[in-house]
Amino acid sequence: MPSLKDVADLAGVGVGTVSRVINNHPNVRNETREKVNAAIKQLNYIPNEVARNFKMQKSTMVALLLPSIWHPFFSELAYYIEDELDREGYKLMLCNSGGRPDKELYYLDMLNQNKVAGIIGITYNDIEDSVSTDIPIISIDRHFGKKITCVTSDNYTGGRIALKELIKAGAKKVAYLGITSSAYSEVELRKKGFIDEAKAQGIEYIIYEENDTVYNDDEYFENFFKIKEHRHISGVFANTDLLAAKYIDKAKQYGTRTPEDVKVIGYDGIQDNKLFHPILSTIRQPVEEMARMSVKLLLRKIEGKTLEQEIYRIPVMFREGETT
Amino acid sequence: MPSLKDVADLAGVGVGTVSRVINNHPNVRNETREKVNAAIKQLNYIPNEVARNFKMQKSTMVALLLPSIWHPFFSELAYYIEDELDREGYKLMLCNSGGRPDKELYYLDMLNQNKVAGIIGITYNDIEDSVSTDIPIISIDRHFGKKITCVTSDNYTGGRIALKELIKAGAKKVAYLGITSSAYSEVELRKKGFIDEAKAQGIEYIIYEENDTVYNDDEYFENFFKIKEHRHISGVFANTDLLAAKYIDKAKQYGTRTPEDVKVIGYDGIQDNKLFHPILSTIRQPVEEMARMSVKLLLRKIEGKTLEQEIYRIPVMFREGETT
DNA sequence: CTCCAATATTAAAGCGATTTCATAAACTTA
DNA sequence: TAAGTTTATGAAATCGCTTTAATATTGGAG
Repeated sequence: MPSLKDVADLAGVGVGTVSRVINNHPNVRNETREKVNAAIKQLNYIPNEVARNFKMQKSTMVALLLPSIWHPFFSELAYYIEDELDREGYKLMLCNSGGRPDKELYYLDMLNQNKVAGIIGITYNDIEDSVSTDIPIISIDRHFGKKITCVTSDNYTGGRIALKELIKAGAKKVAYLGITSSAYSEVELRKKGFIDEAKAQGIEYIIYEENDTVYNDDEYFENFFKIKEHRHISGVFANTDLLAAKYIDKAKQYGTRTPEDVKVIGYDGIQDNKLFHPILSTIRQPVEEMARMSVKLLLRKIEGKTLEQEIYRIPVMFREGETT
Repeated sequence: MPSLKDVADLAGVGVGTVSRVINNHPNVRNETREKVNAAIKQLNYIPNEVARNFKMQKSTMVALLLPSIWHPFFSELAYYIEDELDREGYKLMLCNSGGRPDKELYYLDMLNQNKVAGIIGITYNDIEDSVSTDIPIISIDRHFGKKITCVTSDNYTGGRIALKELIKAGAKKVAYLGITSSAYSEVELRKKGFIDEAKAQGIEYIIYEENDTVYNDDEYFENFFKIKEHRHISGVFANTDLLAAKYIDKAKQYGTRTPEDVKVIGYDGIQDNKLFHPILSTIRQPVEEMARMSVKLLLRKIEGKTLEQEIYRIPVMFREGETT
């Protein structure tokens, strides 16, 4: 691989001049510029970006740290994040933590060592202390403190809308289904919105949650269908679309039909192809907007600007499917 | 950020010694080692991986170049690739080309400049010439030449199996549905296997393909249902699961039920959650195995070894769902 | 034609590590 | 204890680039 020096030698100039040609600095005579360009072409020289980043002490690599790219919500998110990053001249490094705290920390360490320009993280850990102060971070769906800006959907309103829509669809008694995680997250607000609206409407409701550490589909739903409060429920708001879909499947096994016997609303809006049936009624997160917003905020931080808000909540929408 | 020099100064030794401590070189006295380690701890020093990579003239970054991470098949693939890379101490850079040739070349250029250790690509372009010779590449599903090793599923056998299964399910006249791409790909063998087996079995069949440049769901299927050969078809083998799912939807609109009137088999096996209905009968690609195999082969190339084969075809399986 | 300002160019320093080479210290052995 | 051998250490070179500071060239103005 030819280096700057090789080009300089061939063109009969100093390396500094070649550098200036490459970077379009003004102080180069046209004649010299042409000589250099000729040499560049002849040697088929391409600048070594690694050396450049090293010298400049900066990188254009942004890391996306998430539980699993396999999950449809995250893969959509990642798609838009990569797209927006590319538009801005940045590159994306992908890290699947599997939602495991140790792996999150392990990756955070690695990213520190590798001096990435910034991190967008969907994490379960309390990462605030584990990350070097000088590396900008955007957290999605989890708010830590003012050091780490948070981007999330308007979970609270989403919860309220979900309940309203269940009532509108004819539900008389409703349930909230969720998986609790050890760490506090903005997702909790979905529940709060749901509860507040239920109280405001004076409708009977139950909250069913189980910890993710003992997570197992069958167990989760068996326990749900076992509890006595479960009877007469005619509306279900599930934490996520996946959970909603699993519920519908399980309910069918118990002879409960959707939407005839029970109306179901999910959260996320991950549906994007014809393989999904039934089409879920859901609270749609504006994934694209969240993704682009995260990138934009991160880049602002990278440029050293300070952001106006600590949390950015993007509005959600109800999207009607076949389950309400 | 403290550097090697800072540590060396504090410990009262030379930078070389510190480097040796960090890299566990044998020739360091225990006493010195401890002094250095103390200094490292005191300064909270972490080695700068960027500088290290630069000096060593090597990187541990592998790029995954694919059309869209949003697609469920690719997101599953990416998940396992990242996992395997991480196990081997490598990092993953994600590049969505959107299937656009110009963007593929653009990314290839960028990866060249950034001196990634290797590339795993799912590309539409003929990338063979566009990539510097010294950067190892694995191509998935597309075979270029011996420079670029190809990993794919056993498409040919998959096509044969699909036809056999359609017959077994009672189909009398069958159709192959596909999207043709400008570039030749191993995927073509799905069709070849299908045809060969149809001939062997003496069953009537048609091939329906349209170019991806004029791709549009509605148009595609309208044309299909318009052609006269379409009548009396009782078995359909679609190129991909997504296409199969779209076919099922469209067929329903025309009053054709699956699997009562027509048996349908897809290809991929992307189904991984309860949102997918009906559960598709499909030729399952061993995604995990393909992913890990790709990584392993790539790393072998990176280490300078030569591979025995030019193409690695991983066996597929029929997975019965509700559509046959 | 001379002198000074503006412009163009080069040589060298530096980014943070690894590694070679020469030297110093520590051990052996006679 | 002297000489020889092994082991430990530090100084310096190097990777490919950017940038500063010093120098060379050019162009006007007087």
